[in-house]
Amino acid sequence: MDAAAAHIIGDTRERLLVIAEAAVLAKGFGATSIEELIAAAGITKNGFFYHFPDKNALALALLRRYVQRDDALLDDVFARGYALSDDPLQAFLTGLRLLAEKMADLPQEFPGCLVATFCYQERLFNHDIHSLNHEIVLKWRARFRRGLDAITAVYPPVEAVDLNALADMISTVIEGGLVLGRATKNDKILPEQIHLVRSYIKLLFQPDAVVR
Amino acid sequence: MDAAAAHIIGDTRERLLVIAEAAVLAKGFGATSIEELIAAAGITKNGFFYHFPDKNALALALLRRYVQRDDALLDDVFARGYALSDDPLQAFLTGLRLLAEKMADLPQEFPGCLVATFCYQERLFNHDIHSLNHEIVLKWRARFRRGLDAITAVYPPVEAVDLNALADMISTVIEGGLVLGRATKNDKILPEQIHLVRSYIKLLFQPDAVVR
DNA sequence: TGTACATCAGTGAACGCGCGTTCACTGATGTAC
DNA sequence: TGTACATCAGTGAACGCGCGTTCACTGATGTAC
Repeated sequence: MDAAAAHIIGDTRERLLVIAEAAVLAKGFGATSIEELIAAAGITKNGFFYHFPDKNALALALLRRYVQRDDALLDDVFARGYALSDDPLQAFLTGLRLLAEKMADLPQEFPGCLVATFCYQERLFNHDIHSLNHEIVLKWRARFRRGLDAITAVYPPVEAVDLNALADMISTVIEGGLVLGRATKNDKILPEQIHLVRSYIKLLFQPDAVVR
Repeated sequence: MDAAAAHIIGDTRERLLVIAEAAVLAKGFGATSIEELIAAAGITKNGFFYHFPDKNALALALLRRYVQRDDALLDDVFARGYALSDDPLQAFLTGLRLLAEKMADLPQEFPGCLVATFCYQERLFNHDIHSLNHEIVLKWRARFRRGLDAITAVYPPVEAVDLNALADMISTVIEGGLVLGRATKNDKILPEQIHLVRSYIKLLFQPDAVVR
């Protein structure tokens, strides 16, 4: 959603967050000024400071809002995966396929991840942001790890593998895919990369069924 | 290398680049001021503008310098891989293992990639930076693609796979691994992730030899 | 070898602008009794 | 129902600071003849 569309949102605070997220993903947090946000939102500077005590509070609110939507999206695709199959491997693979499909048609102009943005601008933020960022990554790990544990209970991996690292690989591939997608302005790269990590998990746990 | 160590570099321009790279990786380009760079380098503001016509020129010089070192590192590890084996798969896998080892003991305080930093701050830069960033990613793709082509000439993949996407996966995992490593302040993540993509390539092209 | 000039690698001071933040204030709505 | 007070969601003006950039100038080194 862009600044123009954000004008129809009644809640001023939410409107500020929508505008700010687009700006931060486009040019980074340090280069996003409060001035431009209030201009787009149509309020004065103190309107901003009414909603956020300072700029760091904006960053924190952005990250909290971001992770909430992200969680909902992941909940959704994997729930559908598990609904479609009782087999933990099939369910997980379906979840990944649905995730790749979602990522294939992101509506945003600058698809990107706030976690990545913020961790590449470390020195700008206070401790709250850093620890939330850390927490988010560990939450992703735990989420994917649960899926992998269910798989290993049924299918032994063909090669010894650290399951936490494998869980992280999904986050890794999403973060990396976003970077490559942005650098090349090619929105196919992210879904492609998710398909590849899906292919790896398939080979790792079910090498015999490889030709579908 | 930090600002203190940079003081012993005779070439002022190079010293500025060393200081600037550390600062940009720590807090982003927009938040890195010329003022702090010259303070660390021990020159005046016009000393800076003697070396760089404007701030964008600094970004371009940083990226050029970065990609040069990156190229040299990749040249090195893969050359050693090919020196150690005539088999294209073994050689490539060895290159990846050596790369993971290099990444395991990076001396930097904030290991990170300037390509990622810059593509998360798009709006700050002119066209030169964007096209160089794009070019770098395509160069990585071409490099890894050559290795994969040599492999497929000998080993058919067990599953149909887009070789450009697979080549990109190595860059993806490096970029993503850096993001996760920074977010969690854990420098083990990047080498782990490189090992995982290596494991995938092994399974994909040589599933029988999986138990080494 | 001397001299004139050019180039290199900067210095020092000033510029206007926009930044994040703060102060004192306000008009509309909600709540207690 | 009326009135007093509290809270919400801001306004308007000003703050000092540091930013990127520009101007005019300089002392040391290199080059031509």
